[in-house]
Amino acid sequence: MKYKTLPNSELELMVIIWKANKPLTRMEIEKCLPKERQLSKTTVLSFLSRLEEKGFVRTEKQGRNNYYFPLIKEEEYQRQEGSSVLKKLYDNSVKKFVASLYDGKKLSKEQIDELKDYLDSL
Amino acid sequence: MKYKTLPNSELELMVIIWKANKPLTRMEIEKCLPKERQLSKTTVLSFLSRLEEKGFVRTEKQGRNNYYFPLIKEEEYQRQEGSSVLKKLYDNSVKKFVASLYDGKKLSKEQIDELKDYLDSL
DNA sequence: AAATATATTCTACATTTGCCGAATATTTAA
DNA sequence: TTAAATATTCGGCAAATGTAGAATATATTT
Repeated sequence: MKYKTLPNSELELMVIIWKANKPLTRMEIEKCLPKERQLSKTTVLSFLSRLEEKGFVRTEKQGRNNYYFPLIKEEEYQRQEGSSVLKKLYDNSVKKFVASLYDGKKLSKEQIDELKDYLDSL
Repeated sequence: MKYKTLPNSELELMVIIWKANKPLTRMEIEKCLPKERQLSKTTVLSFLSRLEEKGFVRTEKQGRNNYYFPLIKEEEYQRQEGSSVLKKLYDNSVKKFVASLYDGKKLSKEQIDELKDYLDSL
């Protein structure tokens, strides 16, 4: 499978749906948005229908509410985006990726250690 | 500094300019595009002017040609995009990022070793 | 069963992105 | 010094993205 990259606004909602691990209503999704990002309910609904058109979610109606179910797995999407960034910007090198963040002081010692441990465990 | 994320078409040209390590003309930039991606010259020029409007490049005219100079450093842009992806999709964890690619068989043994060596060298 | 609340669907609009032809300017060859 | 070649600038269009009001459907309260 190969899906199109989602625009930010849609991805934001998709992430909420993934993290929930259970179908959510529009209202519940809205509640998960950060305080500083209040969108009108119809805006949220439009993003959700776009996600549906694109095959990222399906809906099931309960009374007057829609429940949104993810159709694409988070892991798969992550992978695709991850490798796409690597390719577009880092010449396909994961080392360059990590080095870039490290040099920019974007990585704490904890993060580095965690990564090291992980790699050693492979 | 904090710049806006570039759309793909503009980023593609920007990367060419960065890699060149010297100012290029529109024609030279065009030549660097992959064979399967032929754009009309005016298309290339319009992406380039958008990059200019956004402050990513400046131009200098030599005769009838424009030379394009990068104004934003590749490393800075990489960092910003890198950490943005980490945040948007990987819960800010570089370990999750690497693990995701690894599980998806997107990383060769060489890449892993290279990364390990790098981390050990820190 | 009406009136009230509340949710979704439709429609719409501005801006951005992807692309390019026509018009225009500049250089070069005749 | 004019015609031919070639580069850039302008203008424009279709699709995608960000956002929301109006219209409509459905449930709830009285």
